[in-house]
Amino acid sequence: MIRKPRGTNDILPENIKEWLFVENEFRKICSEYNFGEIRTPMFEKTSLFKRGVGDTTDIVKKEMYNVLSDDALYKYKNDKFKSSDSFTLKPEGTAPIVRAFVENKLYAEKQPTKLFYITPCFRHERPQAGRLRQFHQFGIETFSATSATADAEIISLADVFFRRLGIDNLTLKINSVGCSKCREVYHKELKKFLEPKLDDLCVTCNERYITNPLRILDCKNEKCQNTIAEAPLITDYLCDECSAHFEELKSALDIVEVDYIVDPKIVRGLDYYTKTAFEFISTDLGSQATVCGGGRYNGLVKQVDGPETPGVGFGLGIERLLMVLKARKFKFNDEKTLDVFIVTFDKETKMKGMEFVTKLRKKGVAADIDHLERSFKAQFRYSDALNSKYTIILGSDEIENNKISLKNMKTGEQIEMQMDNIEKIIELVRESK
RNA sequence: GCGGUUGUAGUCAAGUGGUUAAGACACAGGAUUGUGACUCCUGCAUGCGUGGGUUCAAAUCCCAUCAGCCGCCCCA
Repeated sequence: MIRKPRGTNDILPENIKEWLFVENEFRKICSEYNFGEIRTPMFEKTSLFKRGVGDTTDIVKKEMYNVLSDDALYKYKNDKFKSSDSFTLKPEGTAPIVRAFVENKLYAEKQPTKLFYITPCFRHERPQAGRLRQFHQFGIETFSATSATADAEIISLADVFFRRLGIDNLTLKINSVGCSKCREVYHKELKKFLEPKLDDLCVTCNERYITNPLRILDCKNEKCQNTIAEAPLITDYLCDECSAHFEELKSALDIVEVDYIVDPKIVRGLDYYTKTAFEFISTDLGSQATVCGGGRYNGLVKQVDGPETPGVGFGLGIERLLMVLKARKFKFNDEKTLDVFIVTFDKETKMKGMEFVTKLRKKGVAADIDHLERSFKAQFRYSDALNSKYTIILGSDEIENNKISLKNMKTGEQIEMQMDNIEKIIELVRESK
């Protein structure tokens, strides 16, 4: 048997309603917050992510699905291969949106540009519950707004979205990771603090000391946590501008009535974040606890060859969202979908049934008929199993009299009526909705 | 990428070296000729994730491999 690739999922008809539901809710709220939908390709030039997400990040270093383009293969033969000639299945949503913003010169339109997207993402990781190789994200991005009210707006959107779905047990953690200026100062201070304590830190933290000292702050190792308890915090080293922005954000969140806790230790794994960083954490999810994460990225547009333009956004994991909803026993609408099922007896009545079912469908009635040569009784049982509102019996008696028998499956009431009285059926179906 | 753990039908499972692989749910058919739900009856794994090996004998032991789950790493 050929199996699906590891870490991917089929979404079957019985689950699709959950997806459609959250997608619709997300589209709705984005429209209310005045964000417009954007769709970008499933793959991009590899160089976009190397430059946008950051060459040193885990995502770029070891989790991307790269594929050589035809052009690259040709050039490779001619010994002219460049990394920009390979493609990568998008590992995250923001860099492609930024690319589209720049390439389509959206910065020249009225500002700010407020975009949202729904997209699959691909990362080559070891799968776990809540962590897949193909997963799906909702995301939004606001470009050209420097004000912290823009940060508060997207956080509010996520907050209201969750609450509408009845999720009120998430923790919102916010932090400011500063700009390149204050980060540089902070890095030095942090390294100075950690240097004499390296022996007390775990192996990975010692590696992180060299590659990305910020990450040591959210190590889960207890010994490391004790060691760094007194470590300097980024929030104490923010420059005036970043500090003012962070204060503005907190006031704005208070105004829009979003609860948060400041956690100076949250760090984001993508290089492009500046100033605001935040995540919504769930306790229903095990170790993959972040349902939604995002922040500000004031240098990214420039980094991707656009004009210097600030941005803020978030990514929201759809699979994780659905896991939370299931953990909270969320009731998805399970309305009857079939209005009418038609029961027939033999070749002749079946053909008449086909004619009739098509007439109903043309009028917008959800109708179906047996294709498995089932017995009369089995057809009835099937109609019941489908949860159909009405069952129509079409036998030789009915055909002879140009009539049908129509049974209401809920009340058991059965009536006879003229076969061409489709309008009456439509009326009955509408009534029972 | 690292460590741990699990893998018997569509689903949940019993079986831990011996002959025909329990049971439940689901599914399909039937209970006197054209009426569903309840009830009753019948059917449904030459097969135990896959491939090797040990043995007279393997779902059971060993090795490899694949997949799921948990933790780490990382992140949505």
